[in-house]
Amino acid sequence: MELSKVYDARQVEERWYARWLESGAFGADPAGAGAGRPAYCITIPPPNITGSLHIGHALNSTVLDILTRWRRMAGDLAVCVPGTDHAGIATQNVVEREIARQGLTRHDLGREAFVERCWEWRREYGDRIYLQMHRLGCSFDWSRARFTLDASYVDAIYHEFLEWWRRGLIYRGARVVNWCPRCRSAISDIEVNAEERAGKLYHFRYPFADGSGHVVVATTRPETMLGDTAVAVNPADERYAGLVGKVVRLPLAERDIPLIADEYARMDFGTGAVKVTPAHDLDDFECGLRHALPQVVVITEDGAMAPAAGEPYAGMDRFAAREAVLRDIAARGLLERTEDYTVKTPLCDRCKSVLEPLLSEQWFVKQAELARPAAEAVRDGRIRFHPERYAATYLHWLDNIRDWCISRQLWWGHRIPVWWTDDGRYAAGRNVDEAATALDVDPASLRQDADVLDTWFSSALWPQAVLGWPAQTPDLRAWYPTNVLATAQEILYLWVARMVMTGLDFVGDVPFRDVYITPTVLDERGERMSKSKGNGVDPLDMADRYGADALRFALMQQTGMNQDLRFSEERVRLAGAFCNKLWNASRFVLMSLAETASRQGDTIEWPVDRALLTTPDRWILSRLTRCAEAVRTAFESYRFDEAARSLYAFLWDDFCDWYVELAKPRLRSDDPGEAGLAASVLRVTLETTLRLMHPMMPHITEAIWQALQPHDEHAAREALLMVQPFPEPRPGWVDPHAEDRMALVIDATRALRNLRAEAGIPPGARLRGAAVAGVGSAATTLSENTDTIAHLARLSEIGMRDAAPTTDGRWIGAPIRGAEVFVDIGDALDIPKELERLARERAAVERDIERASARLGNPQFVQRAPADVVAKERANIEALQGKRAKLQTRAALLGG
RNA sequence: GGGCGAAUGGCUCAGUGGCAGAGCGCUUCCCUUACAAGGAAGGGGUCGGAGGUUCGAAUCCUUCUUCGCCCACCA
Repeated sequence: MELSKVYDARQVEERWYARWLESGAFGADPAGAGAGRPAYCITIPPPNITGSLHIGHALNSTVLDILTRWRRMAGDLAVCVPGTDHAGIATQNVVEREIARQGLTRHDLGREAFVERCWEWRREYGDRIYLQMHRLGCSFDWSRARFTLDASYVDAIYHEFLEWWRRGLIYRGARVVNWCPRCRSAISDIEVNAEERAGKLYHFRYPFADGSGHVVVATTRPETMLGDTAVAVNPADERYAGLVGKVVRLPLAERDIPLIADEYARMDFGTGAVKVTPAHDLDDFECGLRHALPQVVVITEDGAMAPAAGEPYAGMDRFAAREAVLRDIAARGLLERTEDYTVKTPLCDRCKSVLEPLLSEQWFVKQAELARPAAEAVRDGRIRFHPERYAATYLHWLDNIRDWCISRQLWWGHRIPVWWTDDGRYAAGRNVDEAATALDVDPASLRQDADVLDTWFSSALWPQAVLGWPAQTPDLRAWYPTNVLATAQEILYLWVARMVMTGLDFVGDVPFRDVYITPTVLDERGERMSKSKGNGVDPLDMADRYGADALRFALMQQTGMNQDLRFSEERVRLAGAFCNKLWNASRFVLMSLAETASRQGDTIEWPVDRALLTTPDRWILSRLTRCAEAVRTAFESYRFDEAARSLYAFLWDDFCDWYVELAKPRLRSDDPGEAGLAASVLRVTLETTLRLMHPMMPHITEAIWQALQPHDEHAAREALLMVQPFPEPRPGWVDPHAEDRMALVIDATRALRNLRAEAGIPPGARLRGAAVAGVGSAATTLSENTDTIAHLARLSEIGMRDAAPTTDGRWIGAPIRGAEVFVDIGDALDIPKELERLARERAAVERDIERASARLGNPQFVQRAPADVVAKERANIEALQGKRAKLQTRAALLGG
């Protein structure tokens, strides 16, 4: 079958993806495990149902697909399980935005109707990201796709909640939590992004109640002063030695509050006195507990001032109240001073609103007991991070972990399975009846907790839950622990650490053995991509313009152990050129196979007798073997950039630039055996290369592979490249001798091309005497390859000489290692110019000789450097001296 | 305030102790029947600064500068 002249990525990609899907080759049967086939499993980081594929997904999916395709070809029972996440806040936000266009809020709809709207969203858009992954060529097992609100998944979450509940790990507590007034929900500590903003630090005078003066406190959030219930100073602070215990008259609120001593107050900041607002600051909250201070809530859940703020502030927006408080304090002459100050402003990770620390009742999970084993698994190497440095980050977090706030005041998500009585008692259960039994009340009298669970509470179970846990399914038995988790560093804590906790705690083993942290994709200027900046790159657009394989390859060229990666469209274009190169090289091979077959009726079958192979044959097979080794090593160590580099260099430089060119005259040879042999080596090299490249560039390699097969186009599953064996190590193909010989041929060719270019000789010009000369093994190698060199150097013919010409000056020449090349350019020789060139070259050689002899002249070097390094240097200087001698002889001959 | 990255030719990046590499861009030549998304030949870097270790440093150590990321309860 023939390949079209122009490589049409889109058509090829659509066609072969459809064929793969049809073949069922993405799936795997767990029954195959244990029968000598190692199991290999990856679960994808489930994208939000709100999202469409962005460039980060494209990179991640490509990595997962490469690993899966590689292990599948290597013979593992490999499967990559996809899925999506309900993404509580994110989804609720988009649905709220959608209904807002009809002028509705979620409260207008009511909880049930609103949740139904979310489900509608999920049904409509929830799987669209799968189709986008299809476009990239992902060989995920779509039949196993899971969603975090699937009935069976909900089962897993109840199991998790109730088990932790039973063990007393889940508790309810009043805490100051980070509250998003826009989302109207608590969020966990790690969903907070602090941003430094220019702000002010205000110094207020708080008068003593007895009129004996005042104390000065500083604040960046003046409106919170309405909730102050104390002023604290450090007990060691001599400035306040006699003042502790005095009563302060809180301005505006006109409440009396105590001046207390607490080590939390820092002596080196401001005046050393700090206002304490237990309901609106985490530290103040803890300080308040120590001193049994009242907690006055002055800001509500929607960011307005609460009734306790008093008139005229109650009901004002928090930022308006800030201005009002400032004005009123200043009016009373209590504003001592205002200074510019960089304020660390906590922002909501989801909606970027300024968060408000707020006192509220939430559900928490105790972390200490769960964190310890999760840290241990990394310390003892059961889980390995790639790059390794992330292990330290992970451990640092786990070693300093705080309890996890798991309740969210949202409607979309897993509702917390706790039921309340009217008088404030509660119990957890799989359903209301279980809770009623536990509380010994009538189920009809119970109300379910209004909150839902943090999204990460469900994704924490991902690897085991998608494999069927808590049921002991064949999938779970075959594929747990999974092999690799590949994800972005931003969810290292949010997700990765939590999965390790639940895996160890519930399944009794780590959820994955390797964690590969992918680089963050930045835009061309090195800035983070974001919707608001509008600098995002649409991977589907890239795939449509340059091909999915080109996008994959371009991304992988930059995906190593880096922290981030600058996306470059130019690279994608160039990867497209690489695809084109592969396509055309393959067309050449196909054409050659067809021609040799027609001439001799049959192509020489592989394997052929190694003794028949020429130096270039052995060379290309040797290079191919080294490339295969490099690719395998690269995949094993998540160095996709190295794999890409090796493949690129092998295909383009070794195969196309040298081997194919070397093969051309042989294919035209009068000896059909010679032509058949060359065609056969071309074929086996290309086939092996295709198998090596397939995980990275699946579509184009499959298309070419199929074209190489002598069958009709309705390929059976077994005939697909995607299930062919990945190239095995073949130490027998490595041939250093052939590589040496080819290196000499290449050197000679390059030197001749260079001479030709410098002398301005047109290609193919009939020259009376292009020649090579050499001694010893070089002479043998060169003499066996004069035709080859002539062809490569585009010279009509090349002679072999014993030595440099000594009588006729109309030659130009260049020394190469152990040999010399010449071109007779007759009268065209410009002697002064040639002498100049020789002098230039000689100067360069002299410089090298000088450097080398300086080294060898250093007794320390000779004494202490390893013997092979010294020997190499000696050989080097000898070669250089030989080169110098030849240059001198040439110059002398020309009268220089 | 801590921790971690990055700094290599005009650009984007490889390179973990032994003579500085690739791709793109640039210069010159070539549409040679696989490929002009191509081929050939070139030019181009005192490897961010300063110290140190070593026979030898882009590479190891110290320190500084610039940029980025993560973490942290300092009004």
